[in-house]
Amino acid sequence: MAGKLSPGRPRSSSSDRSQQILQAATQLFADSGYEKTTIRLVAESAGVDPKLVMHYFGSKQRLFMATVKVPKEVGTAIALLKLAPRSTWGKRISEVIWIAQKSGSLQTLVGVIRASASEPEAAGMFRQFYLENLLLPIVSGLDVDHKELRAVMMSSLMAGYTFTHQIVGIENFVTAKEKTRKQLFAAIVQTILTQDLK
Amino acid sequence: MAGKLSPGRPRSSSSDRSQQILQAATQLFADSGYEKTTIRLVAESAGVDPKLVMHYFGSKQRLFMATVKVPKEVGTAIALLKLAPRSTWGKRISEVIWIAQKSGSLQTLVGVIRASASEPEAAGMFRQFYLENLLLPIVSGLDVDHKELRAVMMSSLMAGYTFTHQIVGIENFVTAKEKTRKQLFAAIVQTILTQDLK
DNA sequence: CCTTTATTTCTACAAGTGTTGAATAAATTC
DNA sequence: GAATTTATTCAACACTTGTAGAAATAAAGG
Repeated sequence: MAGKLSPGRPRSSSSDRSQQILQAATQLFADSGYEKTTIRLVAESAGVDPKLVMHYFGSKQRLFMATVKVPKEVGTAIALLKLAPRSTWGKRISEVIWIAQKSGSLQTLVGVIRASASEPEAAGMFRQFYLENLLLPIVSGLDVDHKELRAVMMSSLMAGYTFTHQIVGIENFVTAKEKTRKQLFAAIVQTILTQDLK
Repeated sequence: MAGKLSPGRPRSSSSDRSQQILQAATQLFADSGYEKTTIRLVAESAGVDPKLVMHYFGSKQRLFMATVKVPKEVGTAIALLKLAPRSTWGKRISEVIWIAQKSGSLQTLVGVIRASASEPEAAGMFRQFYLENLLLPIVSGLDVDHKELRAVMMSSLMAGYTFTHQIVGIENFVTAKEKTRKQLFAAIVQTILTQDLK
């Protein structure tokens, strides 16, 4: 919450307002969902006048879109599986997802999932993430059958895991050590990617 | 959309308004999410005055709660696993989930997931579903270790699958036959419930 | 028949929403 | 140094929201 300036162009060394706004918006979208994240709240949290938000981003919808930076780590990791033995796929991918879940891209994912619940456009963004980072790398990189089906289940797993932990907040119930959790997660991914299907 | 009556008590044979309202609300919550489902829209869709909705349900929040009928099929199915050989667990549970996904309880689940994205109270309802229908039956009925962890992953799978299909609408991309889809789903459930963990 | 009571509608309020117009002041440009 | 552009604020509009008050009408009960 930076202090407001008086109207008029600020000294050039003043920190980048639009970046502050974007950061505040990202956090609010992830924490409260699309509808509850009002322009006024974003402005307040960024220490700025609401009109300034509109000035930089034009509309609430465009502000939301600006907060979405599609993370590509999972997609590239899948593409690299071609060179790895099948038996290691689950472990490799779950490792990447695990890291992504702790990085800044988690906030984006949570925001998109929350927004998808009410904004069809946001659901479209999730679809895009699915296409670019799950379906495409699997199709073009993995030697398996039923690629779309496996991609959809990967998508379900990631969305469901994020939903359950970040939105439903069920994490507290789990007492298992991180190592054990990762192990089960890896086994599931392994099943999704390599299970024999007739 | 039943035709409106003029004000005043209707003939006693008039159909049950509160039931019409509940039905309209259930559909709208599932289709459009919590915030976009306005009392006025519910009333219009039920062919009724908005105040009547308030008269019967008191508030929007209570209207939503009234639409939630927690489905118990999955929970009872898990409880029955005790009597079945381990190797059949995945197939059995996935069968039940499959049927539930095609029944009326799907609308409720979609509504709760959508609402959870913006209403913490709705997330609490999902938590309740998890506790009663996944954690409890697993804890008291299944002879496995790391019960909470497996229950959480079951919850993730169900939420993610529903989210991906009903909200993101990714189903169209999948060309695999139902039989194949069920097979992979069953294999994932089997992994979640029986995977050896150290 | 008259009173009560349940059902339904109309009207409206107070609050909050995204968004816009107009003004101000500093930085940039010429 | 004057003109222009950019960053910022204040005030307000038009609309939608959940919700409440009060009235109207018909059934039920005596």
